[in-house]
Amino acid sequence: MPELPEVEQAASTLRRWLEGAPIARARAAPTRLFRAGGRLLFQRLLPGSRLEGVDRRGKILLLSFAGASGKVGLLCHLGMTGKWVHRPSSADPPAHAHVRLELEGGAVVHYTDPRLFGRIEVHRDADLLALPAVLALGPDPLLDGIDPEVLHARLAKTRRPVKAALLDQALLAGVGNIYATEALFHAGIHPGRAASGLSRAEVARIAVGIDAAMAAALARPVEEIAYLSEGGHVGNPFLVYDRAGERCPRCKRGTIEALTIGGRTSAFCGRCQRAG
DNA sequence: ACGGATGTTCGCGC
DNA sequence: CGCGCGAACATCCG
Repeated sequence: MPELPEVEQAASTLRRWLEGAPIARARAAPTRLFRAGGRLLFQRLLPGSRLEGVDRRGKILLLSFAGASGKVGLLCHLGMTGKWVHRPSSADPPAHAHVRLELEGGAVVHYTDPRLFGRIEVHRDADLLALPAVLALGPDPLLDGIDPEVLHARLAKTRRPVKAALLDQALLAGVGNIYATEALFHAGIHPGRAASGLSRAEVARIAVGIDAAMAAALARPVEEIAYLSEGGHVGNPFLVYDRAGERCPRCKRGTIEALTIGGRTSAFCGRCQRAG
């Protein structure tokens, strides 16, 4: 569930579930989610506090809790399969629930993550926005917008294919494999093109493509956004991602092809997105 | 059953 | 030193 739009929706559902509700109990299994070792602090500091707000920077969630002993900050990255889910306390925990916040009144908010690529860290609340992981991020398309001139200048400095460069969180925060793929389709640019060889106009089209793909995702109902995690009963909402072999939805003549670039699969229309 | 999957990080080689 | 690449992390699904 993890690119910018999905993380933005996670932030919004966490606000709805947690705001104002005091935490009765916080539990976490000894997994690699707490790489930095904050598991015991998580269990000790959160009970008695309540959520003050949820922030998002790229794919990183930042939760602020206020309690009797001061403010506590949580950094949460969902990795590839991380997800926050809300359940009544009477229900069985969902599969792969490793962390949970039990609320006064009975509800439980679980963090599930089968592959455990996600990450949770406990910090002082005041430190959250100054954490190295946050400072390392490039502009967030939703919070900061994309300046095409700046993006063009940054892309000019790398020798990587444009598709690989767009996945660099220091270049743009929150763009992942799906939205990079969709943005390049919008822009009509082959994913294997050298980033440094793109014109200003082409980079401007990529910026528009990122905005358009993310706006389309954010406009969908929450439960449809992470379609891959919904058991397949929601259709693929993307134009080319995961559509290799299908007809191009734009030109109706090309076929969607797949190529591995920078270790990740890229889907593109061989007719609309030429290798140049 | 084999291969690939929304992400990040580490080690290696140039 | 810095960049780019492949592997590793752990599990599920088709």
